[in-house]
Amino acid sequence: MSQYQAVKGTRDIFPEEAAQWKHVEEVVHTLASLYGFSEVRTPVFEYTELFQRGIGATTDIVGKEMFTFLPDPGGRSLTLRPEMTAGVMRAALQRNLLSQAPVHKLYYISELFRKERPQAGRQRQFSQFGAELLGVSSPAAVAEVLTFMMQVFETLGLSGLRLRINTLGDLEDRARYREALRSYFQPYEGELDESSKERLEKNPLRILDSKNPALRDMIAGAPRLFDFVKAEGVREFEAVLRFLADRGIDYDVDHLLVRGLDYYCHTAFEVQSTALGAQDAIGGGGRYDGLAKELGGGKEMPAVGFAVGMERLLIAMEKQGLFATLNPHGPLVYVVVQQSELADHGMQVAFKLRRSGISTEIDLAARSMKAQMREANRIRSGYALFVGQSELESGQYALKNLVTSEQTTLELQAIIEILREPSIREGLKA
RNA sequence: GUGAUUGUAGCUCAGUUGGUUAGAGCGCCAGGUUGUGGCCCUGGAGGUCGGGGGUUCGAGUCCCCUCAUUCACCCCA
Repeated sequence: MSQYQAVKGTRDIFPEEAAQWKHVEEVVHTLASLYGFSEVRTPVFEYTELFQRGIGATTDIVGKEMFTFLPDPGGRSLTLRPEMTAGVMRAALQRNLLSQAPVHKLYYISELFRKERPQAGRQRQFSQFGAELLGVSSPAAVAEVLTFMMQVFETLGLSGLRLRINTLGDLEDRARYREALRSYFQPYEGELDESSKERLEKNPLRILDSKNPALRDMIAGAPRLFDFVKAEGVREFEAVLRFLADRGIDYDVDHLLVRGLDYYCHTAFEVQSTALGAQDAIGGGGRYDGLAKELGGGKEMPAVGFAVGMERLLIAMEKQGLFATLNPHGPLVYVVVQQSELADHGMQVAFKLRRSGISTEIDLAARSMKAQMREANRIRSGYALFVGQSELESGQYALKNLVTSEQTTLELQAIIEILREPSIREGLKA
């Protein structure tokens, strides 16, 4: 084993797996343009304060999971982005996007960093694709974003998904609810577990998230956030649900769903996959109308977004056998050179084929013909083209179909004509 | 951060109560005559048994430390 290994919580992706990533990324790009979302790319690191203000200083992400560093002594603290929304919002505010047009629909596929203990579906460097719709957060906008996300899953063929959705009300609703929750749990304080006790102080809403079965009954009896949401908020939430129903998107309203990031308000949602282990949240999102103001944007900017964990998506797809048909084919032609003196001529032939748009491979290690043929077979080349003394003299090359074993002898130009036929690949499926 | 788990060739794994030059399958490489693969046959390369320390006449096998993996808690995508 080598002296160096990949850093804890990071991993290498080799060609076979890279093909799976590419497949998923292509679907995301295609559907994004179908839905009118444009790609944004923002820097991998930002000033630390951006995340402290945006995500919330008391959240776990900011509190203990960020990779933070000082670029130089006395400089401003920087942090590797642990999520995308804050950075995208910062970019939008900096560019004053909304003065160019009232609505912006952005999407991304990006790497994020969180200093957590690695686990299945949880790494320290991971990727998300997601969308941010800026300028409106109406029920229609929420539905737009959700529909895009769900169609990606559908197009990829993913099953066993559950969409949970809830409304968190506005800041005021939640403030009142927080107090109600506190006074509900206060008498039980002795029965709460350590982390829940801490949450009682900092963020009582998160007690509702607890997986601790001992607390289940206590949580079930707690007041519901939904009952604190003002009539207008309820009406909007119902409108969102109607949009989903109209599109045939199944959902479960879950009044216990609260999200861990401070900026969410009103509609919040999460998608779970039954194909995953403990880390079963494959995507999530919601409205974050207050984020712009929090970041010093002056006024509120209505916004909705979601993020989907790429690694988790890939794991779920793999478990469901959705990559089985993903068979990358080899080159169309493998140029087999008889002897090393002909290597230059072989390269010349390969070059011509490639210039003609024909994917071509050739041995670069001066190996025996047998080895070259094995190689051609191993990488599933469609044809072998022989370059030998007789070819050099006659200008007629032997072309062998490696599937049917048929072999013909033709001039190079004729071979190029044949191989350029788009249907040539189909004939190899035998 | 807490708990448990695993760590032997490129990959998947065997290695009995500690005992001679550490094994298999797959993969890789080379041959099986003279310019041709896939099957088959033969041969070969490749491991300081995660790292460090200790116990012992002797450790891949026991003990300690360390690093990493995996799973769960936690958190989230």
